[in-house]
Amino acid sequence: MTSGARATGASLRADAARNVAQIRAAAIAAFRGRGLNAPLDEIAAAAGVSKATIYNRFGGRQGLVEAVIEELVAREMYAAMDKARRVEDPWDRIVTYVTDVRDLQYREPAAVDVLLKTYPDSERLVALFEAAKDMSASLVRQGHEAGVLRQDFTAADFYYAAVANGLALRDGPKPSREDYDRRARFFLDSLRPH
Amino acid sequence: MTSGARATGASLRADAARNVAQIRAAAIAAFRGRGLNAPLDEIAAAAGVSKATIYNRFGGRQGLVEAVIEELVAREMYAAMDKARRVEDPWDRIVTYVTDVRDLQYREPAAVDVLLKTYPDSERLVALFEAAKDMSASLVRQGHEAGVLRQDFTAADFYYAAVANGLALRDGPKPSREDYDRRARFFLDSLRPH
DNA sequence: CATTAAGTTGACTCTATGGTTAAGTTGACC
DNA sequence: GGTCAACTTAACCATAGAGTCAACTTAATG
Repeated sequence: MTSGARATGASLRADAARNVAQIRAAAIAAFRGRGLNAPLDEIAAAAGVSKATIYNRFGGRQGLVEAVIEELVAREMYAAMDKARRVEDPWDRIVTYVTDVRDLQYREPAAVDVLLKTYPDSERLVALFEAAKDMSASLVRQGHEAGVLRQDFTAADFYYAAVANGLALRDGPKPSREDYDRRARFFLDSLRPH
Repeated sequence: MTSGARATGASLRADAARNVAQIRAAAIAAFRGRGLNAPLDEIAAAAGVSKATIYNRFGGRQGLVEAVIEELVAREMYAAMDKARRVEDPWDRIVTYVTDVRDLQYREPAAVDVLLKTYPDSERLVALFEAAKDMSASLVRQGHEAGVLRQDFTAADFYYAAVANGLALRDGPKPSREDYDRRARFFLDSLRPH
């Protein structure tokens, strides 16, 4: 409704299609490096087009984010959820999910913007947010039922840990992979009963 | 050298002294609420002066930050260090320090700016940063020697945890005090050997 | 290869913020 | 109560970023 962008699927003129591809690629690179707040001017310049073209094609920052979030983080997030759900043991399931999500966060600082609901008007982003929330909730519930997760640990605690970690990665100094993975172990250890 | 502000101790005219006090108070309130990036216009308006007066009296944002950081966080940070050092038991010392610093972080979102060295040209801020770093290092060393802290936990891990927590408090949704304190327990539990 | 709808863009406006200065105001001291 | 250095400030300038649009360019089509 609010978007001025062309509906998906309509055929574009050849030059326009080329520009869309270049803008998407530039946006992914920029969002990857600097989070979803990367200046549109910069993305336009990297794509070799004017900023106005981004507005023509995507209707603004939110449209652009929606157009690339799939490739940027959503696909991997859903994959992590699916993978975890296929793990039988409740504790291993938690370990698998935490490990995969933290890995994604390390590679994509933009992931934290999903957790923070930076774009609350985007159906796509909110859907991903909700899916992640539900996943945490069921992991925590199953962990409690199986007695492998400390009883006083809540889904909100899970969320807070993910946000804190994401913000540290996006806005703080980047840790080495080794340090980062060790801290994942600390976190996981802190989830065990007593 | 770089500062255009008047040297401390020089006597000010009555109106100027009044303005300084009002600006300090406004800055503390603003920094408290929004971190050290609060707009100077806003602080000036709250103090009932023009923005230019802040520049006259404090030489800019950094000077203003230096003028209030003591009251805002430094005093409490140093107090937390002193208090912890007076605790005999190495584990209790860690618990005391972590608890007090986290409490400060909860009340003062600006504290994280010290950790992030947002003002690397400010002697005062850097000194506080270094003191906190040294404190972490000695807490960790003593904890290891006494065998109360897991051996693979480093001072850098300590720093990362503080940054992550500070950013979550400043930029994320504010947790209830109850939730926040429970998470402190999780963190402390994760520090124990094995 | 002429036509034209589709597409692009330079140049603009607007908002927010940091930072500066010429000109006016006022507290302090005689 | 007059003088003047101290002080304040309105009115600037500058930068960065979002967002818009009239005018120009070009791909597609007969």
